[in-house]
Amino acid sequence: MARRPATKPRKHASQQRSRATVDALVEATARILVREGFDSASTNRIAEQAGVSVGSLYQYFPGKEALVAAVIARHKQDLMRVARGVLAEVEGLPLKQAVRKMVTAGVKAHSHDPQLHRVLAEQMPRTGKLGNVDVFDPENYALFKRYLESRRSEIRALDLDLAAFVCVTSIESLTHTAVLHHSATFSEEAMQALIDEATRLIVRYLQ
Amino acid sequence: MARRPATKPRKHASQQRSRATVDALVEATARILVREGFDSASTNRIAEQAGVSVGSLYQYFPGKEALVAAVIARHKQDLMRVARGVLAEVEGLPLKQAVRKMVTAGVKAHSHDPQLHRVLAEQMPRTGKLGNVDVFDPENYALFKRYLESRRSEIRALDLDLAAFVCVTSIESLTHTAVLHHSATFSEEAMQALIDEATRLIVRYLQ
DNA sequence: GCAGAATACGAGCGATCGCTCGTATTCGCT
DNA sequence: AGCGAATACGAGCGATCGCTCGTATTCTGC
Repeated sequence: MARRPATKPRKHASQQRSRATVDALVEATARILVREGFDSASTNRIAEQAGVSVGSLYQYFPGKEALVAAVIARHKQDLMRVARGVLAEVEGLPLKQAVRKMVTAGVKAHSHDPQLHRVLAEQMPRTGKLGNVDVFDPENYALFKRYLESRRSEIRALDLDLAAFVCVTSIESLTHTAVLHHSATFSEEAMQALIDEATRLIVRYLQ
Repeated sequence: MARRPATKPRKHASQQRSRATVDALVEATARILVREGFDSASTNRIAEQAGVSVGSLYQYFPGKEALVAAVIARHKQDLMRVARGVLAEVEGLPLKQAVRKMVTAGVKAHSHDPQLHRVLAEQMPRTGKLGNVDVFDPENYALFKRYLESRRSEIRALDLDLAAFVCVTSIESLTHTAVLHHSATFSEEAMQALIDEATRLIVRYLQ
């Protein structure tokens, strides 16, 4: 069990040059996932695309999984920023307006880098414990539940955890499916119609 | 462009012995997908598990993709059988009872071989044109739309295509997520509560 | 019973993958 | 300017993968 002398710095980067390397690697991974698919995303290919050597890649990432995990984390942060934003913006608003804004935000979130979103949602082998991508972040349920609590007077009596699950899952799947699987079938106005319907779905359910 | 003499029988099996081989291969693929994950499903591994040689495998399947596609097709047929069954059973029933049966069927469908369903839904790289698994079969929309048409007097005036999309997508995602991601959190009675909520969601939306 | 077609076999090929490690370069610091 | 640490490099190892092909076995029809 001899300590490694000075080896295995394989984690944090101190100089700014290495920060750039790390960023380039994550960005390259995302680009390749989008443009060439998961199967083509080999470590050699990623390093090449990033303009970096494989060796450098392995100085900062223990393996391919870690690269992909970094991309996922970055994308997830983007989505959660949107979610937190709309929930804050909606605070104090009556049910109908609030739900409409949330649904619209759902569409917007899925329209932001939809290609990457699609790859992450559809092509990711969730193998090896680390990979539970779930766009359904628990935080989403919590945020929505908090809003429901603040509007208890407007909704019928029900289990808020269950209600949050039903609403968040429905909104997410409707917007996800519409944007990613039927973007051809849904024109701009058709998308508005969908937003209307989704809003009605949720509001009438809660009342 | 010389015609192949007698080569490339790589398709149909005539003798019953070869039928057995094909079945064993598909079954083995499903088992390995479930028990060892997509990444471990190599052609050699599949052939071994099926008690068959790789050579035989390639006599009937052009490649790994085809094996997986066969598994998907089989599973899809199972699910569609359930869907057609419940839609027939529900014909003529009033809205509330019908929707409840459909939701219940959704739960049941996802509970049938849930491990395989999970692998197919989550681990499948939808690469190479052939792989669009989509549990959302267009037929599902059509079946549901047909029911709605037969019950037009009970529902408000709306675009039935859009309504079918909203309902089918919601029911599917709710049951899918509940069974596959929260089976721990949803006890038997909690699942009943979920069915109640989902039913209410859809019925109130349509009325 | 036998010929030929159908089926099954499995060693091993070429390609590719994830990853290592010895070496070269650049940075931070005095 | 000069030194050690940090960073970057990339040829290439070992493992594995999908798949082929020459051969062995089994079935079918006469």
